[in-house]
Parts: sequence; C-alpha cells; structure tokens
Amino acid sequence: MKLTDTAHMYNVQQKILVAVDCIIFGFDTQNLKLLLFKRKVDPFKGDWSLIGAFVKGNLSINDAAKQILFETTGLKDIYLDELKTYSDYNRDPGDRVISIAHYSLISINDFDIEKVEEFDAKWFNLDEIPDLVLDHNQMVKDAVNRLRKKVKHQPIGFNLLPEYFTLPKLQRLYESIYQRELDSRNFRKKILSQNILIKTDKKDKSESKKGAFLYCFDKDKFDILKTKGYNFDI
Amino acid sequence: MKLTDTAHMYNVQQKILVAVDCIIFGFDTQNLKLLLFKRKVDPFKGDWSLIGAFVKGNLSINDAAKQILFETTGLKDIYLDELKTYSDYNRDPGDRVISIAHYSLISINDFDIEKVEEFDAKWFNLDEIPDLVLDHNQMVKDAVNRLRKKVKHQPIGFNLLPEYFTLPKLQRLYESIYQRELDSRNFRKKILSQNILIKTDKKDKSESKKGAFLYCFDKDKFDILKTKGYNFDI
DNA sequence: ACAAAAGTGTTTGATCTACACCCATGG
DNA sequence: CCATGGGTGTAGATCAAACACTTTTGT
Repeated sequence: MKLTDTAHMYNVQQKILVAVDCIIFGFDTQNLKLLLFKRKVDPFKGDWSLIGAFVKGNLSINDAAKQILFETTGLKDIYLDELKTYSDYNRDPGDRVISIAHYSLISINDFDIEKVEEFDAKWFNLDEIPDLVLDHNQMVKDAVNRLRKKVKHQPIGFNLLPEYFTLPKLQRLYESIYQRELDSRNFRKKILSQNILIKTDKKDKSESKKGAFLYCFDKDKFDILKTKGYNFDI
Repeated sequence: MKLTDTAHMYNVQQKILVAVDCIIFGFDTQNLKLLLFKRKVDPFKGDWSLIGAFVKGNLSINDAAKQILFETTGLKDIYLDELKTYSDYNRDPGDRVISIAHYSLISINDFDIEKVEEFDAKWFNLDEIPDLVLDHNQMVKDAVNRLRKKVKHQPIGFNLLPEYFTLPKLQRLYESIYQRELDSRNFRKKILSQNILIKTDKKDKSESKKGAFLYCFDKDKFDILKTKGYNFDI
C-alpha cells in the first residue's frame, strides 16, 4: 500500500495525537540553565520532563507553544523557535504521539516564580540534566546544539538577558553557551562593532567595585540583523 | 481552559491529521529546479502542488517522507531534511491538517522518469514556480531560504550532482543556488582547499572542446565535514 | 585560425587571534 | 592601600575579494 495512493481521501486517514514540548533556556548571570518539570501523570509520573501539552482547538503549533510558555512562566512575547519533530512510532508508550519540540530563551529574572513553582519546576545546569522521560534528553541535546549554532548567526542570545545588562554579563552568557572562555578584548570589539548596543551612563556595581556600564539593544538595528542574519563567529 | 491542565489524559485529546509535504530540488546542469505535481483530488484538483501524503501506520515522519520520495522518484538514500511544521488551523479546507514539510536534494539525472511521469510531475525553474495549492508557495520560499543558508555551512550541494562532475558544473550549481555569479578562480581555490574532492584523469567534453576534468567526492572527508559543518561563505 | 570554455596567481584590504596592563572603587 | 573586576590597543597571521591572461581543441 503506497502512502501517495490514498492522498486524496481525507476521511480514511489516521489521525494522530500531536504534542508540543518546550525546551526552556534561561541564564542566571553565570550559567545557561534549563527549566524542567515533574511529570504529573502516568506513564512516568514523577519523573523529570520537559513541559508539553497536546495540541487542540484551533491553535497553530506555534501558538500552542506560546501558550504553554505563558501558562508555565507567565511570559509572553518571548523568543520561541521550532526545533524539530519527534515521531518514532513507539516514542510514547501511552499512545502514538508525535511531538514538535520548540525551544525558547527567557530572561531568568523575568518569569513568574509562583507559576513555575505551581508546576513543580526547577532550573538545571546544562551539565546536570537528569534522566528525562521519553526522548526528552535527545530533544535537549538537539536544542543545545541548535542554540549554539544559531547564536553564531543571529543575535538571539540577548533574549536571555534583562533589558539592561553589562558587557561582562553578556560575555558570560556567550561563554556559557559555547562552553569555553572568551577573550574580553576581542569579545567587546566584536560585539560593539555590530552597532546594536546602546551604552547608558548607568553602572551596575553588583559585581564589582568599579561597576560596569549598562547597555541595552538598539531595537531597530537589532531587528534588521535578526532577519538578515550575521556572523558572530566567536 | 489551559493546554497544560489536561496533559495527563491521553484519551480525551484531539487527534489530528498529519501530513508530510516534500520540496524536491534538482539541478539540470544549468538551473536549480523544483519538482511539482498536479494535485489529483479535491479540493484544488488539477492545481500544481508539492507532493505529500498523510502519515499513517507505524512510520516516523522522516520515514514517511523517505517513502514518498521513493514512490515518486524511485530514489532511496537521498538527502532529506526536515524544514518546518505548517499548522494554521485553516490551512487546508479539507480538514484540519498539520504538515511537516521536508526538502530533499536529488541528482536530476538519477530519478526514474517513468515514475515521475506517472505522477503528472514537472520540473520548474525557481523563478517560474506557479501558484500552488494551500500554503505550498510559502513552503517553497522557506525551503529555498533554508537551502541557501545550509549550503554555506554544510557540503550538501553535492547531493544535487551525479557521482562524477566537473568544477564548472559545481560552480554553476552554487551560482544557481545563490542566484549570483561567482569568480571561478576564487571558487576553485575555496572548494579545493576543503580537500573533499578527488580529481580523476577523465574529462567531460560535452560542454567544451578543451573538456573539464571530472571529480568525485572523498566520501570519508566529506562525512567528517558533513557532521562538523564548515564555512563555505562564497 | 578562431571561438569557446577550462584553468591558473597575485596583490590588497579586512578580519581574527593572541596577548598585558592600567583604572576605579569599596572595604 | 589593596583586592577585585572593568576597561582598553596593537602587531602578526589568516582569509576574502578583485582582477586578466594562457591553454586546449573541435570546427
């Protein structure tokens, strides 16, 4: 029986459960982290898991992902990107389910801590991810790789920082994504040459006595780069 | 009603039709082309369309895509990559359908012409794509953009050429993907410096009196680059 | 002998890398 | 006054871009 033979018969086709799982990255000024949840139900009740839900109603997949994020973190309008589809026939023993994984980048201070606690959620360092249900460890691995690649070509890293931030913090963010140290002189040269940062005259003295200047994005130039892509091959 | 509330009840969830649509790229020694099909059924019977099918049985999405390609072109083991999911609620007036688009690269001389004709299929130049059903024009646009990006960082372009090929042909392939002319001296320097080509002592004289040397891939080095990624920023 | 495509190197500017010291401040 | 992290510049290497002529051979 060919797949393409019956392409015309909508009504004799199999319908399938469609889920969205979210890999939520955050940054706590030192480390890139991942938000994980205690699974509430069988199978695998109580195990650590990505947050996810079945797609229903008239939501697009992307809208479903946005809504999951809102329900779990209270955040709207955050960076969210489709990762890939996970569809092995037996990936979920509960039923045949395909899952379209999404990853998102949030500023770790912004989210609604009460909502997160309500969900039995916890932030994990990337090198301390526990065993997760189903194929969620693979999703995480894929998401980390995707993030590392993407951050080289598009200025999405900023989504992990609050509105105002210092260059040393931005550097630590990139270091925690790339998992290696960067030379601060080269880093500053490179990032400043992109012309997407606006220096303020305020300083953040929480990390040093001298204090570091706070910067914010030049939203307009940032948007241009976001669509065009760039090379930030640190 | 929250999405995340009912995450635990497999049996009360909506099941959805899941399709795969394939953007099939080919190269005919001059131009990058796309394989399009006459839709066989309502709605939109007779219109041009990507080839697709509903996912069923115990196939993963990727296996379904592979099988569609085999059924339409007779080709196995060809380059195939997930593009993205299309899931607007009303994208298909026949029913709610989400489609996971895949793109693939095939050597235009390899495929089974009888199979393709059996399917009422035709190769189109990229600048002559007709109106397609549903959101298939958007899929094509997204696939072309993805291909342009991907070909800069991974040596996937070779999948569009036969086993033995000349450097001028390879250059024309890249030119047709990038849609701009390349300097042949710089092109040869760059591509040869990757050390993934093996020069044979045979010449292809079909395009010139002098003839151009035939090359093939160094499969081993090629595979290493394929996973590592590289920069082919022409 | 000539038309048509294949093949080949060099120079210039831009970019990346490696590297070490002074500054400002709170305690 | 000193410990801590913030901030700055330069020289050498590597890489990308621009550019034009010679070679081969079928007709």
